[in-house]
Amino acid sequence: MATEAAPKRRRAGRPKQNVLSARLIHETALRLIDQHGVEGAGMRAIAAELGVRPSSLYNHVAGQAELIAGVRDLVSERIPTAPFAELPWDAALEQWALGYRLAFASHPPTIALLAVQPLDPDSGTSFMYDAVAAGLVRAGWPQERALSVIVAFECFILGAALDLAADPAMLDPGRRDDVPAFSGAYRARGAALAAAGISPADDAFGIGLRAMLTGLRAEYAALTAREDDARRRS
Amino acid sequence: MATEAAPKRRRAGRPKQNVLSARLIHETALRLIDQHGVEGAGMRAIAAELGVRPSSLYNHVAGQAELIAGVRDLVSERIPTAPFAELPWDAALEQWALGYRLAFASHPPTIALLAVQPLDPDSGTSFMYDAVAAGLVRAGWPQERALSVIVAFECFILGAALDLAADPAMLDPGRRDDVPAFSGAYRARGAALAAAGISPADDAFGIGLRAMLTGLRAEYAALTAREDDARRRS
DNA sequence: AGTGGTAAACGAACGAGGTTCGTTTACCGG
DNA sequence: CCGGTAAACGAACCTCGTTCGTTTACCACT
Repeated sequence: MATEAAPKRRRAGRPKQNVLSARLIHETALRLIDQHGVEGAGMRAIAAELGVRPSSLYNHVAGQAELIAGVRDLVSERIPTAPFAELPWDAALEQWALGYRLAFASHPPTIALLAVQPLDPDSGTSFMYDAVAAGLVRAGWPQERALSVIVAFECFILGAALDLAADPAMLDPGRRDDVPAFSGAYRARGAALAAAGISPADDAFGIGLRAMLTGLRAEYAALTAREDDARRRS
Repeated sequence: MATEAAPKRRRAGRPKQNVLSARLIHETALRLIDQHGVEGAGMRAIAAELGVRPSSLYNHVAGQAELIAGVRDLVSERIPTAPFAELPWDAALEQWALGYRLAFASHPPTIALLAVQPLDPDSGTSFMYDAVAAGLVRAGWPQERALSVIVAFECFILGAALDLAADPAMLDPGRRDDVPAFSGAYRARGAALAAAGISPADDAFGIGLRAMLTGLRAEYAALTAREDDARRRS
């Protein structure tokens, strides 16, 4: 930490070499979020990290909302959608869920941001939905139902990602004797999972994912059966 | 608007009749959230609505975090858990999901709050989990798996509630031709649902809920089959 | 009846956050 | 050489949550 970080303050006026860029700001924000949580990644903190005055950020980013959207895109770009071109629809959905959750699991505090903020139509996230929708339709899902299946599935993934980011002790009933079934189940789960070396969040995610997939497979089977039926009748 | 709202400013000193209470503050906060969204329900706004100085709130509420927790409790108190005492476990889960989602659907902006903030161990929410856990265990679910089933199920419900609160046009791909499968599915869904009079969020919730329940029923069947098997062997 | 403690309101401030605006300087095209 | 645009600074502004001291009412105790 000797050579780096020229401590000389920059004087007013445009510097000979540009210091900032939208990309750099977004990446710095994501890094700060990872290190210090959402509240450690304000405009002033980002500026300080970049050795810059807060107002300079506004030359590259419209405001905090747009900044958050950029960070979210940065994260969701890393969700792989290749499986939909290679695997059966249900296996691809499973891989998508794993990748989706993992992408945000690496940056827990961003999940809360993603969940609320709307989707920028021009962002790369649309490509993800396109790949998923194409995979489902190609597999035989009716076009008008594909999106609802995606949204339903994503609801679960998003909830699981939030659960992952939440405090592990969030559900701890503590030492109270007025909720026996709850605290009994809590302790039993703790013991079983500790023995198996599985985290509570992973266990719940596994159960939910399995349930969701078998449920969708049943729905798919019913759909195609109905189609076959109609074809046979005609 | 003549008789009401005595416009006389209150002088310093304790008033003859107490003006505030924790309950009143929480209810006012919830009402303001419903009317103007989360950002319209700050400390100053609540105080103004109650005709009081912001600092007075702190005589009844520790701070904003506790206030939010109180509002969340207010909402989740309205989730009925009676079905678990009356119906089979899967039907009860379905009713729980419907009630859960409805409770927050009435106050969309609170969902984002609930999702992040941890659970206060002393809050009434624990009773909800107790009822659900008791219902599952009584139905035959292993005690150590009950909580994971609940969490998995809740992940989906929470995601669905968030989806409900989100902008309906959140997924609108707009007029772009580089994501054909996505925008095709989007338009097809729009047409189909408009004809049936179903909202996109409701449709996705229905599909996901059905899938989740059939998946869990399959899991339950496998569990009891294994139990029967073990009993037969012994 | 007086007296002290507690509690609930006010009012003024603090500090941190996002943001805006004017200024200064570098580059780029004519 | 000259003017416009863009990127940095620096000094504010505004809102927000929160804290602190003050004032006043009520209640319990002697």
